[in-house]
Amino acid sequence: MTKDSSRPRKPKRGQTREALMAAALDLVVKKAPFSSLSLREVTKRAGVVPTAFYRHFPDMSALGLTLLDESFRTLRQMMRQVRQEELPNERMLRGSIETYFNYVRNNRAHFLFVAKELFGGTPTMRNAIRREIRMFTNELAMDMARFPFLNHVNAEDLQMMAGLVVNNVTALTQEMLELEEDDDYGQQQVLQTAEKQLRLIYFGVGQWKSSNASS
Amino acid sequence: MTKDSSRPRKPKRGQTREALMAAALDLVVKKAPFSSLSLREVTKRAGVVPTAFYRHFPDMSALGLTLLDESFRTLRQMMRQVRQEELPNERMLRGSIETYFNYVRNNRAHFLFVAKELFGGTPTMRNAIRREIRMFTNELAMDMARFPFLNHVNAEDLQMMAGLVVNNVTALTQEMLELEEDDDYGQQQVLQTAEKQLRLIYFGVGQWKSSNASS
DNA sequence: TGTACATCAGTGAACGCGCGTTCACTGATGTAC
DNA sequence: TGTACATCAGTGAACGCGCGTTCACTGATGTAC
Repeated sequence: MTKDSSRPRKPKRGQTREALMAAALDLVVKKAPFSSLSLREVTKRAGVVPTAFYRHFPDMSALGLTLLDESFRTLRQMMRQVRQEELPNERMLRGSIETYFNYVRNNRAHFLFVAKELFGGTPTMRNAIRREIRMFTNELAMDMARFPFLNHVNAEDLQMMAGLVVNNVTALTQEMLELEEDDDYGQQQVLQTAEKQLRLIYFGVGQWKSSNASS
Repeated sequence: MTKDSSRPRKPKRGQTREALMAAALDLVVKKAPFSSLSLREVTKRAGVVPTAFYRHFPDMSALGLTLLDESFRTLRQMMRQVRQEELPNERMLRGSIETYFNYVRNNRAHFLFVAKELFGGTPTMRNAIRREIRMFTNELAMDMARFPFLNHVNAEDLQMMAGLVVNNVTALTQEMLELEEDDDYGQQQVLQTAEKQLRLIYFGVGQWKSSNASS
């Protein structure tokens, strides 16, 4: 008892780093873009003196890049998992969309962080985010190349189609993030719109003829 | 001569207001989102003492809203003009796209300002921007309703289709803004992608069947 | 046209504040014997 | 297991700086007669 009750008193042992990251994310959700947060307000929210910050990060931008990495690491995992399931077809569209938007819901803070930095952040941050998005687009194009009914579409056009999907999903994600967390009706609306828009794209893809087939 | 040469010496006569707006826009292009600019750096760039600012705006957010208004006023004008021309069809797609992206090119600063505030700005700013975008979507949906071949599509689905177009054009605009101003090759690439993506959407629209037609 | 006065736009000093960063410190945790 | 020492994470005072905003000012422009 004596030991057990005295131990958790100051168990900081490396927890401050996580507290700083959580504090920053928290402030991004309820206040402002990461790039406009101050080191002092992050440490204050983390319950630590400003100078303690330097024990964990050289400066705020290092914290930002760490958060970015964290945000995309789990997203990539989810994507990889989804891709390993069966080949998508129109029927499983709804399922994929639901999976994705549920993930957005459950990782709201990270997505808000990324969305706000996509334009407002430092060039380093913006480039890192765009690189990730481009990677998703490439992977989607590669997946599409495996569909028999897209055999006649050349690589450039596959890229274009994947871009269309990613652009639209990105926009819808941002729309989703603008809604209140408990606005279930609004979220359902976005979801239904997403399904219809992707189905429409699917129809368009079916009609597409590349001018110079290369694959 | 004496009069003419002495007059322009200090012709400030209401020009400071414009200088402040230009300075802010300038800083947004080459530095940071508007929301992170300071009053002092804007006045410095405008060549005026910080206190002079208050002769023209109560605070920075008033300047921001004025810039926002200015940005959309001319954009709305252009849109209205484009809409008054003949009914679009697939052939004139390329023309519309070129007109639009030329406009983006010629108003780079305003678009950058808007793009950076779309997520990073204050709630007031964000809502104002989203309202404008929603308005464009509505107008596009109304235009589409006039196409004979879309008679069987209900109002909700027209909205969905217009949303798809606007989402994608928005994303491409942002992509365009990320490019260097003199990167002609990159800009051509975006333009070509845009044309293909919109054509693909056009194909999809042609295939679409609303489940419950209402118009 | 000329003079007297009011209005307006820009000035410059001053304020208190939160900022990032430095430094020497303290006390708790981990390691060697 | 107990003691001595090194390492590490958090502290608190202090710094110089740019910030937004106030105030009384000045001198140029516009207006009335």
